[in-house]
Amino acid sequence: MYTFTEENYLKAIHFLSQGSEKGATTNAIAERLETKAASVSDMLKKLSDKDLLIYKKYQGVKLTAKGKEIAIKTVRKHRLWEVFLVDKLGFGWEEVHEVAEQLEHIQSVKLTDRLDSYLGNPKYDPHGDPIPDDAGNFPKRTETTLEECEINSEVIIRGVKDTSPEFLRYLEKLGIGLGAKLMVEEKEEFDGSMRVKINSTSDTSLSAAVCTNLFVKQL
Amino acid sequence: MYTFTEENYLKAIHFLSQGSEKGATTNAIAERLETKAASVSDMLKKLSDKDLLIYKKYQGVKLTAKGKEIAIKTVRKHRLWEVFLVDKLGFGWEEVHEVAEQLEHIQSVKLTDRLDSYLGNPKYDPHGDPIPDDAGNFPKRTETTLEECEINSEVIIRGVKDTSPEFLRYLEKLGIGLGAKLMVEEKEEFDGSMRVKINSTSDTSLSAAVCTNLFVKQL
DNA sequence: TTTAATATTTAGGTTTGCCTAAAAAATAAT
DNA sequence: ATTATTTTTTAGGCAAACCTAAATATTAAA
Ligand SMILES: [Mn+2]
Ligand SMILES: [Mn+2]
Ligand SMILES: [Mn+2]
Ligand SMILES: [Mn+2]
Repeated sequence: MYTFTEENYLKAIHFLSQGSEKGATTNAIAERLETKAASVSDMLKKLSDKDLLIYKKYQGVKLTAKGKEIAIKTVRKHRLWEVFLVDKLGFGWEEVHEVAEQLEHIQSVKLTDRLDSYLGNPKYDPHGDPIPDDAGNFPKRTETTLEECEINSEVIIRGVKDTSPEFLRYLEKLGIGLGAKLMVEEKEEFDGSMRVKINSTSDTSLSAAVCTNLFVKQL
Repeated sequence: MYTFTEENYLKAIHFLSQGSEKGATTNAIAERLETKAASVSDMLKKLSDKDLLIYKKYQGVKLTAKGKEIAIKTVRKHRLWEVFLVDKLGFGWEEVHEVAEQLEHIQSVKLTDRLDSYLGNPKYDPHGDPIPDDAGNFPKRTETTLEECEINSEVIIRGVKDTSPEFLRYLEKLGIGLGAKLMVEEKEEFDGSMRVKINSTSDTSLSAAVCTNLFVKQL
């Protein structure tokens, strides 16, 4: 029905529109898809002709209902496959994104739905991102990052904002995964770093770059 | 590494070269891939430039070692995914081919190998076709078809030559699946049809079209 | 407000994979 | 051995998705 490229564009635009009212800009889309702005302009025209998004020159773009639906279905598939790779095939959470980028384009509603129930209808993917159900509904994240937490607060890791293999491997090395318990012991004004106790054992300093990319739930 | 199209061409040529010494012809490839002969000529030139096959104008084509390797790896993925869909997700054997045609192009050696062991290193796919191991080795079929069997011989269904949904659904209706036991009771010279007893119960007449498409093992 | 910087679009071109129509080669029939 | 038929290739073109370079809009700075 839709090409890989179209689905990737819609997914990128959906992501970039989260929160912001103005929609996604050409440059932002180009950067996210690792392509050039000129190519994006081309594609926006085509997607607009297919009524998947609203495009007025020099303004940003916003997805139509149809465009949004396709984007969310693709996200659903992506995250379900990530769960499959981790839960069933024993992949690490830093290895799954690349493969899921391919698997998310497989077209078979039956496959997606069967996979969903085979996995036990998971609500979150290995990075803590919510998985849309077959109707496209899924919860908005409670966007608290570790950075925002006060001294002496205890938190549970619920997700990662940056899902790059580099970041995930570093977290692995620190012993920080989904569900890990963190105790904020000190906040350094100078560089935004935080001293935390991980799972009641090791004591570590986390840079601001790390703290801003960890979603947590206050205990 | 290789495009979907390239993999599909190599797979088709590999299939068409089974048995025949002369390699695959342009028209045969076009028919199998549901494309036009002119397009095939185009592509053969490109694949030849990439040393994936040997192409001399107006002669047929034969895969090089490299081309054969890619073809077999694609077949391996295709058949493993078919097993996954049937064994784990409960698909019918007539539904899996179409989806496997997409999944076979996912590029991740780790995924393929993990899937293989997750499935218990199956030797045959849901249609009885042998699955290449990770080195590309797999047994040649013992190509006995039901048609060749004598009266009073007892056989076990081991595979299907035609894997179209139409044929598979018809077999399903007849109660014939992999492992079914057939007893040849009569052979009709006139139209090549055979009267058989299926699993020691029902008595049915199978047309020649059915008999030539069933691989069996003599008991 | 005029100028400078940045963002976006247009123009023109490439590659991949496909098509139809026409030419050429190979094979079959007379 | 010609002639007819079939198979295959070539020629010319098209759509998707990308590119660079140049033009135009928008936004920020002076
Ligand atoms: Mn991912
Ligand atoms: Mn994820
Ligand atoms: Mn198949
Ligand atoms: Mn099969």
